[in-house]
Amino acid sequence: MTDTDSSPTLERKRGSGVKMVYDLLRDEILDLVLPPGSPIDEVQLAERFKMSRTPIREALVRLAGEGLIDTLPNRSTMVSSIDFLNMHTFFDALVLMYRVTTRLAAQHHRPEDLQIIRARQAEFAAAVQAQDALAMIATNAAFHSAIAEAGRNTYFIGLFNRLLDEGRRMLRLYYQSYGDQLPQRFVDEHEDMITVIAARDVEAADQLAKVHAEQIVTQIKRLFTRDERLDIAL
Amino acid sequence: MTDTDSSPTLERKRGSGVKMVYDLLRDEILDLVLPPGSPIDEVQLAERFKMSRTPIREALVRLAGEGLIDTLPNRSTMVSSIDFLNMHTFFDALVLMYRVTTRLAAQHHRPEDLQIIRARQAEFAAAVQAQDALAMIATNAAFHSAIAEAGRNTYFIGLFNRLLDEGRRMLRLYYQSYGDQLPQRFVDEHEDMITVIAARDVEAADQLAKVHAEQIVTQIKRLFTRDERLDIAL
DNA sequence: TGTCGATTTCTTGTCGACAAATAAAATACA
DNA sequence: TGTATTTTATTTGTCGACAAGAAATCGACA
Repeated sequence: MTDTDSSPTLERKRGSGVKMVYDLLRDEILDLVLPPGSPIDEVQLAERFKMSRTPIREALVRLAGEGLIDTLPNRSTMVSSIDFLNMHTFFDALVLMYRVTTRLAAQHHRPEDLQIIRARQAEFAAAVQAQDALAMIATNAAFHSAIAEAGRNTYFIGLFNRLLDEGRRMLRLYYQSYGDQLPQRFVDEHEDMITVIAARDVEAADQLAKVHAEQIVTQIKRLFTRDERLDIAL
Repeated sequence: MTDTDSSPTLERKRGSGVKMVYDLLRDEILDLVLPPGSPIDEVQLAERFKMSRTPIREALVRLAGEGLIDTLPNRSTMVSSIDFLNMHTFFDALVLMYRVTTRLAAQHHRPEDLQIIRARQAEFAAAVQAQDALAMIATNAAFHSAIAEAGRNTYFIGLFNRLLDEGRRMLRLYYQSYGDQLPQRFVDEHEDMITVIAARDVEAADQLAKVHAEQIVTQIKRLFTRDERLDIAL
C-alpha cells in the first residue's frame, strides 16, 4: 500500500472525504484495478483513507446505487460482476443511446459544444496515433459523452454514461491482455459525425451513429468470441 | 404526530430500517404528500421513526442518487423540484422508452409475463371505470412497467421506471386539483398493445406504443397549458 | 471418521455524542 | 436608523463504540 499522505495536518475539508473515496473507488472499479468479485472491506478502506467508517459507507451506498458494487445484507459487499449472459441487453441499450444522443446533439448543440466535442476527438485521435489502447477506450467514451451533453437530455445522458462506464470495464478486460487497437476507421467516423452534427442534419447523424455503434458492437463481440475465458469474471 | 408503535419491543430487524424509511419517503414524495421544495429534516425523521440518524441518512443518500431529493452541502436537503422548463426532455425520453420497451416485450415476453400484464390492465380498467384518477395514474404506470419487465432489458427498465415516477409526480400535481379522468380510449389502446405483444408483432407494437405515448404527452401538455399556476413548484 | 451442534470470530448495522459549517440573532458603531 | 461585526443556534458531517448476523472453527458424540 502506498502512503501518499505527506501533509502534516491530515484534516480534510468537511464534505470532501466521501467524494474522494467515491471517485477513487469508482475509478479503480472501472479500470479493473478492482476486478469483478473483489471484496470491499469497510474497515480496510477506513484505515487506508484514515477516516471513520461512516463516510466510507456513504460512498459505498452511492456506488451500490449505480450498480457498481453488490451488497449482501449483513454479509460482504463486492465489486459487481459483468453480466456476460445478457450482453445483448447491453448492446441494445448502447446502440440506441448512441443514436438518440447523436440525434439530439444535431438538434440542440451550441457553438461551445462543438469546441468541446472537437477537443475530445483530438484526444481520441492522439490515442489512436499513439496506439495506446487504454487511452483510446477512455477518450472514445469521453467523445461520445460530450456529444450526449450537447444533446441536453439529462435522462439520456445519465443512462448513456452508465453504459459507457460498463463498456469501459468490459473493453479494459480484453484490451489489457491483448493490446488491440481501435482502427483508424473510428477516427474517420467520428469526424463525419462532427460534420453532420455541425450541419444539424438529424437523419444523417442518426444513420452515422447507428453504423458507428454497430461497428463497435461487432468489434466487442469479435473480442469475446475469439477469447473464451469468460469464467474469469464468474 | 401519530404514534402507531404498539409493539412493546420496538426492535426491528437489522436491515429493515433503511428500507422502511426509503420506501415511505419515496411514496410520500411521489404522491406529493411531500411537495417539491419540502425540507427534509434528519432529526425529525429520526425521532419519527424512533431510530438513529445513521439509517435515515443512508435512505436519503439513496433517494438523492435517484434524483428525488436535492442535498445542499452542509445545509438543508429538500424534495427536488419538478423541472417544467425542460419538459420536452422528459417527453422525449418517455416516448422513446414507451416504444422500445413495448418492442422488446413483443420480442422477448414469456407466457407468465402476459398474465401479469393482463392483471395490470384489469386494474387500470377498473380504475377508469371507478373514475379514480389517482388509481389511474398508479395502475397505468404499473401496466407499462410490467411491459418493460417483459422486455427484460434492465437498463431500459431502470430509466423507464424513473420516468414513470417523475410522470406520476407531475400528473398527481394536476389530477389532485382537477379530478380529470383518463379517457376510455387509453383502455382500448392498452388492449391493442397486449394483442400485438402476444402476437409478437414488433413493428405494430412499436407503432402502437408511439401513438399511445404521444397521446399521453398531448394529454399532459393540455393540462399544463390550460393551467398556468406553474409557480407552485418553484 | 463423519456429522451435528455450540462457540468463536469477523463483518456489518446502529447508536449517541462531538465538531465543523452555515444561518440567524444580537450587539456595536456611524 | 442603517450597516457591519460578533455571538448564538441549528443542522450537518464525522467519529468511536457496541450489538446483531452469519460464516468459520472447534468440540461432542455416534
